[in-house]
Amino acid sequence: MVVKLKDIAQATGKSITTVSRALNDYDDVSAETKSLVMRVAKELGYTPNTWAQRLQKQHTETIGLIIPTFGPRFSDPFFSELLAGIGNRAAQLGYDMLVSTRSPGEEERAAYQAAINGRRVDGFVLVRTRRHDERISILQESDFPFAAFGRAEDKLDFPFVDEDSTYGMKLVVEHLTSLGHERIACLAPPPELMFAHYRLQGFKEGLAEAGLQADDSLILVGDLTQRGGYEQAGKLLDLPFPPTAIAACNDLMAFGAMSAAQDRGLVVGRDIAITGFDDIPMSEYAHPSLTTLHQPLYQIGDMVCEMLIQLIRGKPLEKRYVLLKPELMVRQSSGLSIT
Amino acid sequence: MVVKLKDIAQATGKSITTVSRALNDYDDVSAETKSLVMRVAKELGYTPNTWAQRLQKQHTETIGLIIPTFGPRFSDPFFSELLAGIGNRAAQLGYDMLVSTRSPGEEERAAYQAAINGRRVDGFVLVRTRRHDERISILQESDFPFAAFGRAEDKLDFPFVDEDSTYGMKLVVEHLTSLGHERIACLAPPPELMFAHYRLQGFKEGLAEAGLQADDSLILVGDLTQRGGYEQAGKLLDLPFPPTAIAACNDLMAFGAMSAAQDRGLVVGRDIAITGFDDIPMSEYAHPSLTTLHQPLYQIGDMVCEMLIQLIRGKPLEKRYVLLKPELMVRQSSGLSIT
DNA sequence: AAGGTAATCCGAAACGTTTTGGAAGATTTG
DNA sequence: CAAATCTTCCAAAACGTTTCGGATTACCTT
Repeated sequence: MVVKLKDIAQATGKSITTVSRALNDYDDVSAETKSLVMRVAKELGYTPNTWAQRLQKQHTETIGLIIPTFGPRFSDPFFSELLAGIGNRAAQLGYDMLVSTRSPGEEERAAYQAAINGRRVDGFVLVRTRRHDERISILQESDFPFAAFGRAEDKLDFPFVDEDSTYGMKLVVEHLTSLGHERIACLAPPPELMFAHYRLQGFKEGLAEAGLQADDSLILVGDLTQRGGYEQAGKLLDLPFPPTAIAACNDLMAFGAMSAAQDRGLVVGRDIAITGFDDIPMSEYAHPSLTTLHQPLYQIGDMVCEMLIQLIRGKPLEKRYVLLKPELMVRQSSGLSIT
Repeated sequence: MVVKLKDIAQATGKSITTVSRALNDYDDVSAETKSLVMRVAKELGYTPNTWAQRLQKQHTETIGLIIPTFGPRFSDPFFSELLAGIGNRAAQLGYDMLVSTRSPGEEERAAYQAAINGRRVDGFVLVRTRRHDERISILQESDFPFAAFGRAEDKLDFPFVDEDSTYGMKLVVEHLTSLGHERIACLAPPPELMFAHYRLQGFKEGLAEAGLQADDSLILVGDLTQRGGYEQAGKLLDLPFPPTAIAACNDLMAFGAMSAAQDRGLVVGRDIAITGFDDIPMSEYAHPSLTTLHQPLYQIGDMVCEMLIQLIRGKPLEKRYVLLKPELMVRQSSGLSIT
């Protein structure tokens, strides 16, 4: 049988109220009663019933995270790293984390609604923001706390952490052009994603600043997976006049592109330059190692989680908007110069 | 204001009881009342308060997963893949998943106890079993449902899914010896982990079957990370009489070992053979691609989650013990023959 | 010695749901 | 036509906790 307040009350001869207050360290309970109650509670192995507690106090000490997946999986190292940051910070602050995956659409909307109305979680971490993100409107309309990783196009005001993707892609293009590349392709993310917009913009601005013409036939959209990168890079490489460099908008697609190039007998870093974005742990250890932009995903998760919990607790935010500068990690896959 | 049963009752002129029963499709409610209630509920945007529901019915529709981490992170692709499998199956069966990380020890024990007593979750998925696993005894003593990925040394009876690591490592050693290797090192996992035992056993049996002597100085324990693999492989390679092959007990350490070898100017797959275990998605795309043992982690997560939910629902298990055979994926890193 | 204050305690209500154990009315049965 | 059976409904209790608003006792003040 599970021990409840009533059992402790019986064992100590006190009332349920007093036991409850003793355990919660109220100051209208005498020191002796407190220690008695504490002792007995420990002896009996009492742990409060979470649901009863949560029904009574109106909060849950749980944050929610719904990962938007198109396929059925969320094994993307990108999310794992982020999740690690969020999860550990949440645990440290005494919060649980409720994780699930939904593909964007009706189902996803319903999941948010249910969690909000059912008071399942105290707030949400929103990841991978979209250009017109209905999740944001849902949450804002219900006045539900959330913090996002990523910005949104609509002029909505909400707390976020994001990396300056535009700046990052400009760095990449600058790096590639400085190596002599003029025919640079881009493996872009699905356009509804907000960061697709920023990264593509950076790519184009970078080309413009180098005095190069953007060639739309060299910008292909991939689904952010290795497979997607492999397929789209294949198309680029099979062009009659293929690019000499491919700037992928995430590392996974870059890896796919490397494979596509290697399958065609090209040596990456010599015959073709390939770059990524994210700097997932793998990138450094791939061969050739991947030139990419470092995003501190673990820290981003940590920050956005902390922001959310501050928000939930009604405390003022130190910074409501955080924009980080990605750092260019020059490694082997971009080659040192074009021959 | 959040809509509750009472509001629907008021709006329809029915009692709270009837509304509740209508929504739960009891058959002592007339068809018209049912549809009326349903309609009004939808109009008002009703969603049940999860905590009240769970307090009343005595279950939570949530499964728990506490990832044992030594460091502060769980970004290991191994766990992500597994998590994906568990999470998606859970969602499909209508369950939530509560995820957190604890390092083994007092904290971890407390987390399990709190979840059990507080009836936070209906059951647990146990991952990365240890030789004498106190988590198992805690759960069994409380009669709490759980299913594990991995076996345990103590003769305890519990449902599990596991891969036959011994068999797997034997395959690897057989592969390496058939290529002519005689001086084979092993990057072993921390010995308290159950699979460390099985993999090491397989390694030794494999050597014995090939008529080779196991050399204990060639068996080094690593912490399953790339960094750990890098460091330990470095020690092996700097030996006066270094091994010609390194069989790592997971892919991450194998990647670390590849880097260590490459840093020393060796060509992996020609000058040295390196193998892994797990076949995380990265392995196929690394260069050289990694010879490793394929574990269907996503499916394992899926299976173990399904077992757990069957258990929770009190349904009989189709199979209580599942032992999978890993498949050897021969790729470039082991080379085709030793020259 | 009466009035005031401080220190402890506790009964009862509340959180929102499900379930128990009928009750009322309509319909069928003998 | 009375009795039995269905159908449809609902009041109240329960789940385990927290909190509101006192109640009791002991101790000071004057």
